[in-house]
Amino acid sequence: MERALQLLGGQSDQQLQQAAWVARCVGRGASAPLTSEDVSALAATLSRRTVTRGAVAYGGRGDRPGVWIVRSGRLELAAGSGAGRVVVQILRDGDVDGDIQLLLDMPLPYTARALDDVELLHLHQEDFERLLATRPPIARRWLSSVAERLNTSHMRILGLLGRTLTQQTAQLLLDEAVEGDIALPQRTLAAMLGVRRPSLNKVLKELEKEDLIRVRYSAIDILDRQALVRRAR
Amino acid sequence: MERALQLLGGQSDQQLQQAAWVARCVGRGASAPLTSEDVSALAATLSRRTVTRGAVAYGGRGDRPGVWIVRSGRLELAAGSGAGRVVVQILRDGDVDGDIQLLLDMPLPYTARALDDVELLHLHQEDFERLLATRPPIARRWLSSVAERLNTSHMRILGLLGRTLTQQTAQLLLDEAVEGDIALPQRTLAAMLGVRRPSLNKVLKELEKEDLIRVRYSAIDILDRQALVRRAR
DNA sequence: GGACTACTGTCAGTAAGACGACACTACTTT
DNA sequence: AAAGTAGTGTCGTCTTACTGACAGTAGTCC
Repeated sequence: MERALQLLGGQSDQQLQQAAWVARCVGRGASAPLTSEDVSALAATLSRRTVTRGAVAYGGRGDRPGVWIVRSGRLELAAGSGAGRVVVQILRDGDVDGDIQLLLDMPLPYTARALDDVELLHLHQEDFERLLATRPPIARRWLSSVAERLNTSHMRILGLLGRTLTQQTAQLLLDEAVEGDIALPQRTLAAMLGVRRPSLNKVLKELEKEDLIRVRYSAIDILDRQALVRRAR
Repeated sequence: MERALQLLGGQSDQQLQQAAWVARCVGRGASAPLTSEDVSALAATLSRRTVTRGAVAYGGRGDRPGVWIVRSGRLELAAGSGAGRVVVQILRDGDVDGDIQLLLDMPLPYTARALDDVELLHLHQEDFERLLATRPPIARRWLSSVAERLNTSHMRILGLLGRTLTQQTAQLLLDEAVEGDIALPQRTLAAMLGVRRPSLNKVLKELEKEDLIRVRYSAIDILDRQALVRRAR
């Protein structure tokens, strides 16, 4: 990091810090280590943006394509509207989005809305392509990152198919929990499972009666993780 | 291709042909072109294997990790057993599998069974890693390949959530059709949607009554693609 | 050609979730 | 502190899919 600073004196400490952080997010534990030049190149291309809670971060029509990286806060990726609204995923610190559509040259099939005040890092299409083309270690890391997401996606499909709503709910709670806590309203959780809120509420109440979880306002606490894991299969 | 042959005289025509074909499969239309050296390196690492219809191709316990590429025939990826059996995907010519688990260092969560007599190409773990590390264009292509699969997976989730069985069925038929033909028994299709066969059969009969499809023995013909597309949403 | 296996078609009873609605409670904003 | 907004809890009815079972038919293997 220090060496990178010397190499490219124009970059601020903060930019390099951000880049190093992105490097950690993309392909954690991947075999190819990034050199300080790699990190520096990444830092030069990152731009910052903040989105206030409730606003659309990206994915509206006419939006420029690019890669988005969540620095802090949460984003809700949702497709459809009204009764057909479905929440595809909740993005958290360190999550990367938009690269797939860039690689495949297609528009985003959903809209990203900020659940909290969100800090985003952005990478323009051309910069992203150049990074991949000229920095093999970064490309290698990105490959791991995408692979990880694909695996998560597969697991989600397995979790959806042929399971009762109770099993699906238990799985979702386990997946989305941050330190035993799910800070999402039931409406959102229902949209993540593609079911109606009353159906979900019924299941949650059952689980609460069994002391597996506690239902609070716009949040759920996990009380007995082990038992919940058993209920998920 | 000819030049590659000259460079590495030890490789057979067939090996190079296979490698060129794999190159097409992995990252079709990706921006990074492969040189003949790249193709040649790929050819040197590919080994061949045939599996007879009905047999397990890979994914049994104790199986060595590696990358599998379907050269001809179909593979059924299925997890669970008995009533909980779920078909994750049907692999066809050109599909790649196993690389995700290699990249993430995890076991396959499913078993691959041959639906027809299948011809497979195999890449050992070490060879795969070496290719990625030493051949940036191959890594870049592989990235596109994984991105494409991730996108497919996302679309599948969107297709499952909050849709009626009729919509899901119409979508599945459209997705799995090869030239207007789905050569799979209803049992398998049901397992792909995570529903029971009688439920699926009922839907199929409805669609047949409307002349959108024709149900045959272990196969389904699509008669009216447009109408089916409308039924899918 | 006959036996066997795999796949399809169907049914009746049961369970699960959709749907729409409404009262109530917890936060937020001014 | 009051008003407004967002989220929760709970109904009753209606629709959909599960469940298990069984008969019939199409391919497959000797």
